[in-house]
Amino acid sequence: MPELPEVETVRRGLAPVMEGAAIARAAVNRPDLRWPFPPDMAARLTGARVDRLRRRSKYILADLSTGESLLIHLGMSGRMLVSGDPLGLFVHDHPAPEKHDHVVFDMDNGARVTFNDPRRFGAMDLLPTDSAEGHPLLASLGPEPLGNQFSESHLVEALKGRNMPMKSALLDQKIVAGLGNIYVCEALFRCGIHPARKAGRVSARRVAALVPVIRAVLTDAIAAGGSSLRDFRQADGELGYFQHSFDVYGREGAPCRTPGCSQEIRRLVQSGRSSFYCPACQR
DNA sequence: AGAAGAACCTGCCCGC
DNA sequence: TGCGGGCAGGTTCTTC
Repeated sequence: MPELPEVETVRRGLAPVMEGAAIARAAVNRPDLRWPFPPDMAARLTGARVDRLRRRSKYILADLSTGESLLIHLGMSGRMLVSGDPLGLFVHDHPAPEKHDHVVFDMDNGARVTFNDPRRFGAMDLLPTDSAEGHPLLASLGPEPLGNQFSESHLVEALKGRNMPMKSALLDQKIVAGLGNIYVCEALFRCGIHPARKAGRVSARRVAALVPVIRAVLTDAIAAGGSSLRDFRQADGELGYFQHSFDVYGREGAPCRTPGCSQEIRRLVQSGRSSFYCPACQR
């Protein structure tokens, strides 16, 4: 699934065709994704204008003219397809319905937005816009890594005395919201911290150094997503993952990219999830 | 309370 | 060609 940069890229791709437009028709093709859809979801969406698309962590929130917001999570395999686009941003034509097209919005400007999710770990819900942050899925999220709340002192405080591995700590959405497996690996590599190192035993100085690195890793990835969006305009309307090069993620056995380092990247399984790291550069 | 593991699903890739 | 095993970017729930 998309981590924060991919979700932000999806949001940016959807905004031009959805913001200011109304949902003329909503097709809900199954009763649930990870959880049941809210009651009468199609009816509650039909006729609603999308005033704004925003993002909180890995969730997209569509604020509607009805006073409700549509919450969207892409899970592991969720994608958005934009087609029939009258603005000329995407050249893809109306595709035939495909397997796992679970929800389809036809906007009153002629755009069609299709949510496709093979593994169905994704989710959609409707909630009152004015109390969105109280939603169970959002209430316990930590600070946005690109926002002011995510500071050196916050991270130092959050990791103090923790016995969990650094990898697990940065994946914990209560500590910082939006990182996933890929960008945690990349941030730890850039900081020279071993993924298995106990969080409480990394010096405050090194923990603090992680904060700007996390921001940079995410900002770089969002920039790469932006360039992939321009490519979509020439290819198809598919929004989800994008081509991006990583220093360690997925590179087991490949040479470390640190100048002068001759080690190979290794893979380690922690809590059932792969971590990639350089045994020489990360301690 | 904190940390590790299982569970939720489908698809793809590899080796036999 | 088919089948089994392992893998996948998330999150919650259960268990220890």
